[in-house]
Amino acid sequence: MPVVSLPDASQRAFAQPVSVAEVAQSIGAGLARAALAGKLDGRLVDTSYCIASDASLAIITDKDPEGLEIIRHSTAHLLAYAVKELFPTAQVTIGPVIENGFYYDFAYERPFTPDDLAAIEQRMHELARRDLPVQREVWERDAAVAFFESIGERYKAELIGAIPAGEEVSLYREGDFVDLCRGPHVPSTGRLKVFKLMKVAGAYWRGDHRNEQLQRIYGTAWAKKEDQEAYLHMLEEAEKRDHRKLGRQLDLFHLQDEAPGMVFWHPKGWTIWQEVEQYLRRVLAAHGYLEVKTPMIVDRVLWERSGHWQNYAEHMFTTAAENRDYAIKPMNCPGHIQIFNQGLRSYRDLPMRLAEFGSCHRNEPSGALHGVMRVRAFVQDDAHIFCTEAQVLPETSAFIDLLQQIYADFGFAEILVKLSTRPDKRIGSDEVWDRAEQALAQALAAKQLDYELQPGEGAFYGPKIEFSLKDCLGRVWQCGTLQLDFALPERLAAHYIAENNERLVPVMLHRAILGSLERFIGILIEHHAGAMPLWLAPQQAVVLNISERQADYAEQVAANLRAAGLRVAADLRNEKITYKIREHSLNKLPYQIVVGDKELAANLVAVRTRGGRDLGQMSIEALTGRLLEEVATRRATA
RNA sequence: GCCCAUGUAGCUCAGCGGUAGAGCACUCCCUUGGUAAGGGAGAGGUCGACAGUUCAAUUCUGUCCAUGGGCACCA
Repeated sequence: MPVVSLPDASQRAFAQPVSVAEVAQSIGAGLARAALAGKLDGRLVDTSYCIASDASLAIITDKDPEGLEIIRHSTAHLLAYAVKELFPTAQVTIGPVIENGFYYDFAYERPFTPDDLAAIEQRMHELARRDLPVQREVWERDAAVAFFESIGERYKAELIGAIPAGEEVSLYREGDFVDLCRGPHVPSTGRLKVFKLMKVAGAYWRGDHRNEQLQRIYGTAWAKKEDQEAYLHMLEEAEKRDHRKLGRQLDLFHLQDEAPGMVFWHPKGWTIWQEVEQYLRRVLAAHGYLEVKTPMIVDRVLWERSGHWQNYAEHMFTTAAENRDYAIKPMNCPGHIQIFNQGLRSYRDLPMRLAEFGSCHRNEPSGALHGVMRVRAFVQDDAHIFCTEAQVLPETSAFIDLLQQIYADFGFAEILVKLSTRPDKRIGSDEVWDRAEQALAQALAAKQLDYELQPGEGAFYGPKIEFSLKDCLGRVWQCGTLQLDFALPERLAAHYIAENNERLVPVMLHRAILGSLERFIGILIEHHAGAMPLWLAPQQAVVLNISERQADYAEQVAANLRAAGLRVAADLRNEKITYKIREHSLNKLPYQIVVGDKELAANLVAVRTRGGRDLGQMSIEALTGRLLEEVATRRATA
């Protein structure tokens, strides 16, 4: 006699156990048709699930986020079904839901081709149209293992074998296809209407590169056709923001085959860089950092002492001269410790914050390179804070404040924060780790920052906080970081004399705010879609003459603005004003200043923004004031 | 590093077993035009590199390099 409570607080009593589908039917035929699953006492179940005792129930449809997830999950199964039909010797593995869709990994004797993908997608639509029921079955674990082994699905058998003995497992059957799955799934394949296979890729079994490589097929799936179209359109729009495309279009930088992973910055790109670097330099100086510069090439003996020669060798570029081996620095920490080690330090010197725009080279794996986001030669806005253990918390706290202020100045609102704690392989006592992790967590908590805890993901030498930003496609890139280090100062013999005359090893905080200038500028370009805020724009305004009669006046206006410290050029080309405006608008040049006979006569300028907003006529002084104010406040140009 | 795809003019791309084409950009000429493309002419390419097959390779095959998308990596 189950009594079912619904989300609107109403209750329905049933004479005997009822399925979720039947409950939905009792509410209305429309809801029954729309039902994809049920949420029973907070747990997702199939519509076929039988409710035997009192419970609260919400009917899940494609309007619920859970409903969309179920659609995606079931579409992944549909994909596996289609693949098994077309390629019977392919073996299935796993097929989870991801953002915007799903993927499924298969083991197959050859890679799937783009043609295969089209055929698979077509078969999926056929199977969906047949509206096959998707049925849940509960099996005993060992029987399930035996079953999957008998049909040659050794990956599935391995997965089920890892489930504790004696536990029951659920299998889902649709047509001739059976897969292990926790569920729930849509009631029948006919519910899967809007999906598209996107790409094939290699992926390692269980995410381990020592294992065999599987064929991963990615797909997207939606409740409504318009949703999918909107998503595909969003992808097209994102492509226009791609920093590699904009880097070329806006003449900011280029990369070429002869220097993989190393950026050629053009004058305009380098202007952005310089603005970023000089801004940061001023902020750091105001926050007690001391800027230094250390050698790019250092004898191997120092890298042996730091441990890099042994543990980081494959990532280091090396060189040799006169019988000495050198490494090109992959990081700046050992260099900063050398500076710290000059002279005998006192506790009164701490915290000592040594900052460097440190040029680093790392031989990153070829497959990891990505535009200017992941490169082999990059400049970190690096600093190392030498301090006492008691100073870790206040330094961390100050660092987070500084980082947030700087990100806000660049126009970033969404920052992803992660805290990585002690890994299995580590140095240092548990007590020290306890205190260190607590200090970082405490600092984050005090700022009321939401963060993701990554247990075991810290470095062997200490825990860390990561700050990440997203690119135009939502891919996450780590930028800022703060890492505690209990190891390196000791390894490289850093000491200070404490109040009680004891000789102690300082704690070192590795920290970067932007991470690498390359990556940060890449993200900055995508974030602003190339339309940089005025303070960062390579060229801030251009003066356009309508005909040759105003050429001298245009030059004079440009010179005036330059004298005020603005980056301004005159465009005196023999082209129509519409042509020039179009071109500079496409180049995202913030302000276009038009001078014709009327402006010349009145000693005024006509101003418009790259977005097409007409600001009308104004004096040169008024314009200068406006632009300088916009630069000073770091506002975005309309 | 691994899997797949791609590599043709400065850019975006078409093409093909008989040594190349468009649009934009570039140069010159005409045009002096008031807020997102005025007209004409011209120049520009070892078809990523190296091998192989072939009478003949940009085209087919192989190797390598680079790029793109994933995976792994990112102490």
